[in-house]
Amino acid sequence: MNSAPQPLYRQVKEHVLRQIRSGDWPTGHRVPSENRLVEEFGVSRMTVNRALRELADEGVLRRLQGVGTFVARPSRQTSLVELRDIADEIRSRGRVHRARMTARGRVPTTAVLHQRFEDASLGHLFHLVLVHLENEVPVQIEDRYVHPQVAPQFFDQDFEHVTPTEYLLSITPVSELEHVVRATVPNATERALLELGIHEPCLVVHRRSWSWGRVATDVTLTYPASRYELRGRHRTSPTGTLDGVQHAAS
Amino acid sequence: MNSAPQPLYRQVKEHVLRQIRSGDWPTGHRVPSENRLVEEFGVSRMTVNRALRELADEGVLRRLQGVGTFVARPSRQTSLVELRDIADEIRSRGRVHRARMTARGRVPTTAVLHQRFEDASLGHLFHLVLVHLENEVPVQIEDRYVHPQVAPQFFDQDFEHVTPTEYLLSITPVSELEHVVRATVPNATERALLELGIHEPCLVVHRRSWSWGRVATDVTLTYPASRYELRGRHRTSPTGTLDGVQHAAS
DNA sequence: AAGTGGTCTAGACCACCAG
DNA sequence: TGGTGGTCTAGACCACTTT
Repeated sequence: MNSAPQPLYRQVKEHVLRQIRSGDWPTGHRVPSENRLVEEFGVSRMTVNRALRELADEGVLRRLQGVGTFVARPSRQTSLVELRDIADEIRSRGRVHRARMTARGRVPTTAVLHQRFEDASLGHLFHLVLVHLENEVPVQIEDRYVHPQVAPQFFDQDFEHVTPTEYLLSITPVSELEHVVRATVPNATERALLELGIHEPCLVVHRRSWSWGRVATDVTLTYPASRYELRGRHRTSPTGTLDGVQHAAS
Repeated sequence: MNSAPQPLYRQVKEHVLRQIRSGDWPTGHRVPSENRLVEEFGVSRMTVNRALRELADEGVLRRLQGVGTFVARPSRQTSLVELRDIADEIRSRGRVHRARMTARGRVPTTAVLHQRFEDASLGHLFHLVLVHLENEVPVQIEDRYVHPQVAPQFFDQDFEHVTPTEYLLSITPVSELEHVVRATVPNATERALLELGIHEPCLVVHRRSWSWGRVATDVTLTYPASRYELRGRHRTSPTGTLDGVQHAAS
């Protein structure tokens, strides 16, 4: 099954992430020096260097020449596109939320999913398709994949009463979010599920959430353009651009 | 001035980006092999490997084991969270940015604009419409209103060379941002400016920026759905705050 | 002076793909 | 079979910070 062994630099990265996940290495904790890790793992310094450099590029670690390597602060900034539960949103507008399940099961992991979950050893994933209705009008298709180790009891839940978002937030913290937003022309299935007119475009949000250093869930949310828009408002720090610039430069 | 010489791997990266920018290496072009670049630059293969690997990680190149390295299709993503200059984005992908101005002038403030600028005493506003092109392909309509007191010399700028975003960021800090994202069917004007096919939807971002406690600028960005998507990625903070190490770091 | 990270070399072995 | 990228080694020199 698990044919390909992880490269050494990945093993070192995983080791560091495990220490951080477990809480043994809190924010600001000093990571062993490269030479120390070379001894521990019996690998060359270039290999350790690549592992630590990539983790620094990803924002997990902070490195200071002549000083050392430290566990980075989990960042400033709150979300623009927040992780809101659609059932909450609908209820807060005084409407009635209902969810209809149209697919549910374990699925084998395809090449694309391996890539999106950044984990080549994943055997299968939980998969789910829900249609969310506001006062019986469909407003969102939720097409979700979930890492089975993050939520082993995922399918014990009743997702017509507790949304996947609500459940997942209750069992695991989200450390990182990625959103990709597109406008699309829906296919026939989507048009039917959302009861759309012809030529009506959709807004598609593709979202990945990280927990404990790995991708926990990957969800595609499809909204009818005529019935939904996305809104975000947040304060910025005037000095906040420096990190990004440095990162972009490298 | 420029005391520190660039590391070799950076020089290799810059060389590749220059070829792409100049158009010598179009999308899909085969990049010389690592061994070939080793000869050209007189550096070790590890150095070339790091350059090409980082460019692949950044989405500029595509690498296939046993086959070769190729110039990737431009992803044309823009940030949801940050306020990035589109010219910067395009250049960082190794493409050529150009802007075409299609409207420019002072306009009287309508009721809607009074509302959006949250200022009933505003007499007039600066208004501007630009089309941004990536390698001569239109990718964004920028329809912008600017508060005259925030940028009195706004129209002294040459906006085909310095983008409004770049200019405004240079003269004033942004303290707050609001984004509204929609999917729309473009009207005839928009379809012409973006050279769109029939029934092709657009992604519309409506953004307001605050400076010095008031709305500084209100801009509507229209993207062809087929050529652009919006991306946002950020960390949330489940764990504690910073400590002495981080302080010493900054 | 000692330790840290940043970079670089000149080899090497491997998996993969094309002819 | 030859070329490609993916990884790894065992050194090395350097800039930098702390002691």
